[in-house]
Amino acid sequence: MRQYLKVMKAAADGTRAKILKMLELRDLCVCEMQSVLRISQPSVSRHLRLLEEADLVRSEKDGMWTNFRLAKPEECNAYSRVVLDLLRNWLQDDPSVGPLLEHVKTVDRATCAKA
Amino acid sequence: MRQYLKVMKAAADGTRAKILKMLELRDLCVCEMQSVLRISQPSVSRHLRLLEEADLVRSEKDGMWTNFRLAKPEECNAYSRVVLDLLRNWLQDDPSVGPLLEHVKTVDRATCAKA
DNA sequence: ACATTATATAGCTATATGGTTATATAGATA
DNA sequence: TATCTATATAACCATATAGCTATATAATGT
Repeated sequence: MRQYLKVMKAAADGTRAKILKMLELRDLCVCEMQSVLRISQPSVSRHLRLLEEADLVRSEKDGMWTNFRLAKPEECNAYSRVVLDLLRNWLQDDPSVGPLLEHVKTVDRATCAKA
Repeated sequence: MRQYLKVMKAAADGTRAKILKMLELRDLCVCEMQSVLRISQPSVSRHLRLLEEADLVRSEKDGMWTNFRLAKPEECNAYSRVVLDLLRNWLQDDPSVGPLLEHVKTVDRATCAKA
């Protein structure tokens, strides 16, 4: 039950759902997500921590940046694996998600500070 | 997104997950669920309202009682249908759920007030 | 060494949530 | 009619959550 709740609560938030949909397109660092989501950097970081604790995403340090990606199936738990699969079909055309995904295509970590 | 969040938030709670698992066994009235869950009757009622608003359960008045059951596929939305399907396989052997399901088999609306 | 950039953490605040008790409503029954 | 039972709603309280700003940490670049 503990793991079930962790995954479901992690997925049951608009901002975190958007993050997961963005990561379906490609791996992203925190500052790129912040630039797309338009919320504070610490807020993005905390959402990512919750997603990682639910085995929905994984991170890797890359010099100055921390890259986040969707968890691979072997890194998932029973619940997170299913939720990630479902999300691939869900919210794709949602008005609050679609434009963000367009933005993801153009965002670039090199220009985060300036933008 | 609104409907997605409604369903996910409804499912992302331990008490409501237990209610859904109980309803997989059979339809139940509020006082039966209260008797199994050991929380106040208004608390059960509010959980049921949230589940109903998420199209996860449906209710029917039956004289003095209100019977709740899992929503039929045609009463579901795209998200609730999937979540109900998943739950059938999830949490079945969970230590916080199993004993409740045993209790459901013996509980009886006729004896709720006395118990 | 020093400044800049990216990220994480700590601490604050407003709102949401889940429990409670008290009460209203409605059906069943003496 | 009066009373009991089941359910819903209102009001309250404690905790959780999601945002923020300020600050700490760590890697880069001058």
